[in-house]
Amino acid sequence: MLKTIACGELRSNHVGKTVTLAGWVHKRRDHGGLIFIDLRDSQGLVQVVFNPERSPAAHQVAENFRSEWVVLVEGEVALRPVGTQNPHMPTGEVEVYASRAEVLNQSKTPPFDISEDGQVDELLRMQWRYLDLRTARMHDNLVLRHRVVKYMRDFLDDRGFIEIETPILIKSTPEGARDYLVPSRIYPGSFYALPQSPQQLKQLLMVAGYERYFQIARCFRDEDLRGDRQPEHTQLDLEMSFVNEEDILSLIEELFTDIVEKVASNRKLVKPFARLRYDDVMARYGTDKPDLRFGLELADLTEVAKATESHVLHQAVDGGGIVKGFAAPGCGGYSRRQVDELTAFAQTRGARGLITISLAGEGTSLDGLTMEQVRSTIARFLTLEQVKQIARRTKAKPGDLILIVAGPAKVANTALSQLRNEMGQRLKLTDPTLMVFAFVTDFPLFAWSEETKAWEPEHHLFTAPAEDHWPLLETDPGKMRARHYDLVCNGMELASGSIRNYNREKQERIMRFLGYTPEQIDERFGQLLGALEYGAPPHGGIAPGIDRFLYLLSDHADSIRDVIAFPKTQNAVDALFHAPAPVTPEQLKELHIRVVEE
RNA sequence: GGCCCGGUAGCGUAGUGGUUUAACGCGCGGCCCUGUCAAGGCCGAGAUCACGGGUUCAAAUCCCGUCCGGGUCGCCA
Repeated sequence: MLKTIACGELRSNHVGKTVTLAGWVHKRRDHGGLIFIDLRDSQGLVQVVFNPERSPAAHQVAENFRSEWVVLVEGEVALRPVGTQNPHMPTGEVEVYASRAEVLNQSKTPPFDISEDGQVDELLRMQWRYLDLRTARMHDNLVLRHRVVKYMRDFLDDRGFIEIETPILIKSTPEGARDYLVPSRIYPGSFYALPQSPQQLKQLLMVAGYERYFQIARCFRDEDLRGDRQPEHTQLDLEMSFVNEEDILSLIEELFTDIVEKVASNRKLVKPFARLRYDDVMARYGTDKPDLRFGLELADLTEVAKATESHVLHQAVDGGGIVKGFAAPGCGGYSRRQVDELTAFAQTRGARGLITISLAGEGTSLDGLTMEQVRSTIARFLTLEQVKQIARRTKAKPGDLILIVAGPAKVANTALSQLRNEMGQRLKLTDPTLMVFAFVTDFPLFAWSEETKAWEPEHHLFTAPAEDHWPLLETDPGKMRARHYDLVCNGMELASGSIRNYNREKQERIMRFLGYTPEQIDERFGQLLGALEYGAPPHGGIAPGIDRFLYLLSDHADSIRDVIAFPKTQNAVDALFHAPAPVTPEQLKELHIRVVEE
C-alpha cells in the first residue's frame, strides 16, 4: 500500500505516530504561510497542515495543490491546538503535520463542486457520475447499500438459506411487463429475454429440493421510468418450501425490523407491522400502498351524494361511480388560490374536478354549525344536515377542509390517494425519519381488464388462490382471493410475494381460465408444469425491492437513482456511456438483424 | 403516447418587451495573508441566454416547433 492508514481513521490515539496518507484534495485553505488541506479518501477526511517553517519542501509542493488532485502526504499525527478542534469532523481532534508531500495525479477543475452538498442538475451528475459518486451523500448511499445487502445475506445464511444464481439470458414470456430482448447469433430470428424476475426459476429450485433459496437478483423491465422505477432494479428474491403465509411474513418482518434497527440508526419504526386486508386498504386509502404515517382516511360518501341536489354527484353515481372524500384538518381557511391548486392537482391525477367543503368556526362539535359557515363549490345543492353527514363521515371539525372526488372507483381512488399524500406532506405529517411498514393481504386473484375484456392475474398467474375459493373460478372469479401479500412502507410497495400453485392440475386450470390455449400453456410454461409433476413441494416466496428500500432508508436520496451507482435517465439513457447506441453493421449482420427506418 | 415544470458564464440562481455593456453568490486565475475548517482581503477572466423558425422599430423575455432533464397519467403480471 502506498499509504499506512486511511485519512478518515485517524483519531487521538494515533497522536505521535508518523503516517503516510494518500487521497484527494477535498478543500484547500491557503493562509500564505500555513496551508490547510482537507484530505479525503474512502474512509473520510482529515486536516493536513503544511507549515513552511517545519517543512519548506512539503509546503512548496502543497502550494500547487488544487481541488481533487491526488496526493500523498507523510507526516506526524498531532492533537490540534486548544480551540481549533473541529467537532463536526470525526477526525476533528487531530491533524497531520506534513513533512513530505507528493502529487500522484493532477485533476482538471471538476464541472461541479464535490466538497459542498449543493443542488446540481441531475443530468450533469449523471454525465459525470464518477465525480458525483465522490460526494459524501452518494458515498454514504452506496456504503449503506452495501451494509443492507450484506445484512440480508448474513441474515438468510443464518437461517439456512443458500444463494443461487439464475440466468440473465432466459426466455421471453409475453405476459406482464415488456421484455428486454437479446438476439441470438446462433439461431437466426430467436431471442433471449432478460428476466423480469427469476419467478419460474426459483420455483424450479423448490422442486429441485433446495427448500430455502435467495438471490440478490437483477430484474429487467422495458417500461417507462419513474423516480421509483428503473429499467433494471435489484430484488432480494427468496423462496421457501413447506411454508404458509405466516412463515414468509414473519421472516420478512424480522429481517426488515433488524435492518432498520441495526443498520439505520437514523430511522424509527413501528412494531409489529400492521396486517391489512386489501379491500379495507382500498376503502380507507384509495390505494394498495398507503402511507400509514398519518391518518386522513377516506370516507365513502356515495349514499349521502345520492340524496343531494348536485348534478355533478348524481352523474358520477348514476354512471356506476363512487363519491369519496377526506378531511384536511385546519385547512378550512384555504384561499381560493390554494383550493384551485388542489383542484388542478386532482385533475392532473385523472379526476374530473375536486369538490371542496370548508367549515368555518372553532371547536370540535358540529352542533352549532350553520350554512353561513359552510363554503363549498356545491353549497347550494346541499342541506345543512347533508353537510353534517359528510363532516361526520370524514370526521371533519369546524376549521377543516373536506376534499371530495366523484367518478369511477378507480379514478376517484387514484386522485384521492394522491391528494391524501399531498395533504400529508403539506401538513407535515410525513415524518421522514419514521418508517411505517404494513403487510397487505387478501388481494383479489384476478382483475377484469376493460381493455382486453378478459380476466387478468392481479399479480402473476403462479399465485395460489385461497384453498376454499376454487369453486368461485366458475361462478364468480372476481371474488377469488389470492394467497398473495405485499409489504408496503410510507406509501411505497416494497415487496410482493405469494404462496404458489404446486399442483399441475390446479395451475393449469388457472391458465386455461385466463384464456391460454393448450399449445400456449405448453410453450410458455411447459417446463414449470412438467416440474410440478415430479414431487413439487408446497412453496411460496417474496421479493423485496432493494432500491426502493434504500431510498426510504437514506437521508440523502431524492429518488432511487440516488441509491444506484449508475442509473438511467427518465428516457432510459445512460448519460455517461451514451447507451443505448447503434452498433456496427458487422455486429448486426452476425445477429441476423436489419434495422428498418420508420 | 397525453399533461405539467424547467433549460441564462464551470456550478447555483436573478432578470419575463427598451436605462442590460445580461446581474449576484460559489467556483476558477493572479497577488496579499501563520490557526483555518463556508478561511479572509484586493484584482481579473469567464455567457453564440438549449436549438431552429416567427412576431416586433426592438426578444434571454412573446408565439410555433424540436431536443434534453424532472414530475405525472397511461404503462409497470
